[in-house]
Amino acid sequence: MPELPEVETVLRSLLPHLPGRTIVQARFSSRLVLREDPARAARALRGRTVLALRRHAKFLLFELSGGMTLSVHLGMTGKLLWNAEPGPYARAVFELDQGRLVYDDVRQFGRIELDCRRAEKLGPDALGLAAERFAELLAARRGRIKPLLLNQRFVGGMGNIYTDEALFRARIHPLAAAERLKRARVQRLHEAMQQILAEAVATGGSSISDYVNADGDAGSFQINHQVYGREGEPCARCRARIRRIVVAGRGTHFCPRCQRLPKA
DNA sequence: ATCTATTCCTGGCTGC
DNA sequence: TGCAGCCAGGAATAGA
Repeated sequence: MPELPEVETVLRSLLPHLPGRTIVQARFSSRLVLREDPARAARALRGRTVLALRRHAKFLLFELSGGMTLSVHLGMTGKLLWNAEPGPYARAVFELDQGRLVYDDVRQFGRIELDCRRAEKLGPDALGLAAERFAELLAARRGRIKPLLLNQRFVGGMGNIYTDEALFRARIHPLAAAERLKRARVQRLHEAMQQILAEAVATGGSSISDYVNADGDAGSFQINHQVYGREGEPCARCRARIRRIVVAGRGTHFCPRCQRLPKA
């Protein structure tokens, strides 16, 4: 499941190929991924050059000539593959003057849009977010910390895996009340998030199911997961068994001994 | 504002 | 081996 580090890895793998390339033809075959008239979208894209490529939260943003921004969200199983042969789950194919970009997505939770309106509604990018800014944003919110970290309007880019890993590293219970976190804990959480995200980017992200970058390479950060997907295994820090509960509808993994819920 | 439940989707599991 | 049923979850949405 692509979160910030995976999207960043895809971005980096596309940077050597895309900027400067011109879209010769675009084809769309999923009304779920592209929720507008595919022929109209193809016409709007034809002839445009990719000027720049950037990321905000989990969105990849293609800045095109003529002032258009194409946004891609990979959802759960989306992949952008460079010079790949379109397979059975290819939902969009962009033929360029040199090369081809294939958007592949089994479950079709991903989205391709011809603007960046959705990305602009989000909070600041989690990677590189200043500690003071994080503390300010947090101070303005109430509620449990895990759903808050997953809320893209609060901070953009955290997903289920890295939220669980960051909370473990900061030794904060996923159900802890955000407004009751002491300054030192907020600081620790911020530091844990930055460390986790940076380490995951450095190792090409986590390949849980079949995530790969644009060149088809898997990431390796999953071997560093301390809690995610490790229910019942001993905690790396204290040997207590990792627990799994459901929070906000998501599988949530934590160490019941290291991550204590402060009593109300 | 925050919460839960529901919806979207399908490969890969589990269990019989 | 076959198959039904369930699971995973990012984000939008509805309703409490």
